[in-house]
Amino acid sequence: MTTSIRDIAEKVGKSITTVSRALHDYDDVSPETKELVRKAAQEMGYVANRQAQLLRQKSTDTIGFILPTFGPRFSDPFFSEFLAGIGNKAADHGYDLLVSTCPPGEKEIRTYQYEVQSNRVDGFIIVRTRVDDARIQYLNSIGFPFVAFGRVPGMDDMPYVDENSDVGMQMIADYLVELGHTHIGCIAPSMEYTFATHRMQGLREGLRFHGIDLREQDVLTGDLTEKGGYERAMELIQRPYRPTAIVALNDLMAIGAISAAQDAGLVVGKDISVTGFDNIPLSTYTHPPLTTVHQPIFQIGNMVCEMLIKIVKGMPLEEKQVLLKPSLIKRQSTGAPFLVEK
Amino acid sequence: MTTSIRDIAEKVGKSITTVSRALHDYDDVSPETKELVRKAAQEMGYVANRQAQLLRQKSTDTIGFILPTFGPRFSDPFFSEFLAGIGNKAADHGYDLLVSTCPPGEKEIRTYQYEVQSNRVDGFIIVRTRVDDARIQYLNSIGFPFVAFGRVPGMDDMPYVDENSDVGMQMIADYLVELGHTHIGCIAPSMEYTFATHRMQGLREGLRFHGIDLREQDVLTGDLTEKGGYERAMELIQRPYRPTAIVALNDLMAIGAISAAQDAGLVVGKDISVTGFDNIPLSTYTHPPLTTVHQPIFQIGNMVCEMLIKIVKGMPLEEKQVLLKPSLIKRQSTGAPFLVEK
DNA sequence: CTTGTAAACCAAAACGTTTTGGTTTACAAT
DNA sequence: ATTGTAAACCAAAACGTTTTGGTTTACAAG
Repeated sequence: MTTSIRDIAEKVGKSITTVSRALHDYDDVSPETKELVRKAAQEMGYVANRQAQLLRQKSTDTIGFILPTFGPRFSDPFFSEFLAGIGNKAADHGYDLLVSTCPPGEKEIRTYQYEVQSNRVDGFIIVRTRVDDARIQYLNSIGFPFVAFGRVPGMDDMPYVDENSDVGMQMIADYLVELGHTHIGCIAPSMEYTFATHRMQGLREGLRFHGIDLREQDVLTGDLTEKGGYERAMELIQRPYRPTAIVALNDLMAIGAISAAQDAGLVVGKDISVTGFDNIPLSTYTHPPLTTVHQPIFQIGNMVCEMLIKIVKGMPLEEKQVLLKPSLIKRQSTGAPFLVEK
Repeated sequence: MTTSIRDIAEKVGKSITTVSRALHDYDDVSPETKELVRKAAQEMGYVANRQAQLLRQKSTDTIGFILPTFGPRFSDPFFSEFLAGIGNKAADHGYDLLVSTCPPGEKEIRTYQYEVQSNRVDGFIIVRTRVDDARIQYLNSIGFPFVAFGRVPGMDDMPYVDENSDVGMQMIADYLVELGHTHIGCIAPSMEYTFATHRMQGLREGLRFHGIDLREQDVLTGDLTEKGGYERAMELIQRPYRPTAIVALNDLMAIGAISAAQDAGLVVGKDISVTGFDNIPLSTYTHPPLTTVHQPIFQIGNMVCEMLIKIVKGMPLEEKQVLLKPSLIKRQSTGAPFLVEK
């Protein structure tokens, strides 16, 4: 049996109230009693029963994170790194992290509702925001605390952290144009993800600034995995006039694209350039190493979690919206185009 | 305000007891009343308060998973895929998943103790078991439910799922010898991990069967990351008599090794062979694709979680120990050794 | 000797459930 | 008219805390 506050009370010969107040360092308990209670608690290995505590004071000291993931085989380093970022910070503040998985779609809102109504969490962390994001609309409508990784158009005063990926993609565009590329193919995820719209817009504007128009037919839709990147890249490569550079909107798809190019007998960084986005640890170890835009996912997890905890504690937030500056990481997957196409 | 069981009771004009029993489908409530209560609950958006429920019935319907991870930048796909495996299965059974992070070492046991004593979880999932695993010793000593991914020497009747990686590595050994390799370098993690001991033993025995002894100096210790793999591989490669094959004990290190070999100007799969272990999704998309041993991490997550839930529910377990058969995945990172060394 | 005040303590209520150990009602069997 | 039985219901206790609204004691001030 675990020891309860009542056991301590009995042992030290004080009331339950006094023990509780002693443990919480109230000042209507004498220093001697406090000491006595603390020692007894220590000795008896007392740890407060979480359920009872939480039932009484209406908070849960738990933050919720619902992974928007489908099916098995999700191994996007994006998620694990972000999760570690949240988890560490939560632990620092004595908060628990309740993780569920639920694919985007119908059931999603019900999952959120359920966790809210059964009083399981104090707030949510939302990731991979979408245009018209039902999760955010729901949480907003009931006034439930949350912080998002990613912006949402039209929801400009919700709390979020995001990287200014518009600018990030402009840097990619600048760099590719500087290298001499004019015919660029692009592999993007579904445009329902807001990060995709920003990155595409950045790319488009960046290219247009140099007088280059990205044609619709040169933009293909992938599913953010290596597999998706491979398949779409292969399509681009096998066209009669293939692009000299492939811009993937995340690193995983870029890795697939590199693989596709190599299977097609091309030398990446010479015959064709490939860029990614995220700068996952792996991107240093691809062959050739990947040119990409850095995004500090772990730290973003930290920040998002920290903000959420402040919100649920009712503490003031210095900045409700944070937009990080991206930086371009130039590696060897990009080079001047090989202008042998007739 | 959220609606409580009391609100329903008032509305339908029955007692709290009856409402509770109606919702739980007890048979001392008339069908009409049940229907009435259910409809009212539905209408009023009633969801049971978890804390109250759990305080009363002593279980938590939550399983604990403490990621044994150090520092930031952990993005081992191993963890995210395993986590997804656990998470999905837990959700299927209406269980929550409580995730924490804590680096291996001193503090670890305290983290477990804390979660146990504060009544936060019904059982734990343990991953990356170690020789003399303090976590397992602790949980065993207090009789707290857990299931491990990985065996522990001397704890033969604890519940676990593992892949028979001894055999997996023998297959690697067989294959490399068959290709003609005799001088093999190896990058292994610390031998405190039980999976490392099994894999090494498998490799050693596999080679010895063919009359080849793995020399101590050819076994280097890496930290399971791409970086570790890169550095150790570089060491092996720069030796006067470099091995013709590098056996890494996981895919991530193998990817680092491939990168190192390429930076040293070698053609992987020709000048040098590299093998991994795990068959992470990425291993298809390395260049060249990686020869490795398949390990169904997602499914193992599923199984481990299912077993744990059965245990905490007191249901019988068909198999308390599960040892999966590995399978060798031959890809292009391995080939016959280039016998130009004088 | 009263009154006031501060220090130390505590009984009981409250949180929202589930469960225990009943009671009430209706009706059939004796 | 009593007894038995089954169906439907429910009051109160219990889970382990925190908090409310006190009380008791000691001692100083008037």
